[in-house]
Amino acid sequence: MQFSSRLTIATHILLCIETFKDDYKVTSNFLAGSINTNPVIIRNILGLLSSAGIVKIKAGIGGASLAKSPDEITLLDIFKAVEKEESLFHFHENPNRQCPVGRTVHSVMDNKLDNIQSAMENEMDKITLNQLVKETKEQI
Amino acid sequence: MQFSSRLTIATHILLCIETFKDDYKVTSNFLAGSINTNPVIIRNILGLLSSAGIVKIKAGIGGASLAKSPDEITLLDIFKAVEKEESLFHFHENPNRQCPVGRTVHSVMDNKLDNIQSAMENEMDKITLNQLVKETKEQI
DNA sequence: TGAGATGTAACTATTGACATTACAACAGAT
DNA sequence: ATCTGTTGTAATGTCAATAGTTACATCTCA
Repeated sequence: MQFSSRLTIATHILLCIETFKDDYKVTSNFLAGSINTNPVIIRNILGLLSSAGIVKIKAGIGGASLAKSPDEITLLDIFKAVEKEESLFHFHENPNRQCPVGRTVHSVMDNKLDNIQSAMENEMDKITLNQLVKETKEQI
Repeated sequence: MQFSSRLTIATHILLCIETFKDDYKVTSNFLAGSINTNPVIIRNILGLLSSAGIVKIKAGIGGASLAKSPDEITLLDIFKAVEKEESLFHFHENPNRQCPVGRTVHSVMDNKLDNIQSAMENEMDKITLNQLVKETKEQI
């Protein structure tokens, strides 16, 4: 199992928006060229980022821009915008309640699984778009 | 995106093995009854756990037992046994190297993604089968 | 040798990811 | 007012993974 590439594509999109905002109109076609995929894929992900209040999109004229300051956007924000599953883990549906283990396995495991997911999300929350933009500019 | 239910099924299997080792022969049919799925699913997951050196399976006569002490088995061990993807994140394959962002996005993001995965794995590594067995016995 | 178990192959159904084509709706320029 | 470029979205196709099921060869012990 792997996460979809939506997280890395969305981050790539936001890096492009910040990097090229003064020089180009950042359209889905422009982004598709940098990411090397289909413009419809970009438009769908841009739509998710827009619903999450991360970007603004100009209908008709075209072009995307950030809806917040890049130091207010974390990888966790982006992740939640593009991955809609609330829980990282898929518990098998119907353990047998006649069995002592089947009856208790959920209550024994659930808080552990929550902690694991929280550890991942806390780490994502530490990383801001601002950092990523800064490192990108240093490398260019 | 969610992980498959193999992690929770595998953990359920190990809890059953430890809980019932003195009273029952723990076969794939027995386990399938507690987990409420098909015995072949169980046999496949038991095979993964066996390859990882976590359980021993008696061919012919039947029945599974732990290959290590339950305090030497962590959720991370179980996770790695049943989820074979090395990387949690799927990076979009071919960013455009003509574009400054496309050229740098990998080197900017890769270590962050590694840290996130490590945070998740470290949390998994804290949880031993022993703990889970203990809590299960308390709840029964 | 028979009974019960495991290991696997084969097949199906369902779902999600990703890609692509097509087109209606929109905004600004001429 | 029309044209151009863009967004939003529906429809379709391909591919891979998950989960379930049947079937059967193989193994071990009684």
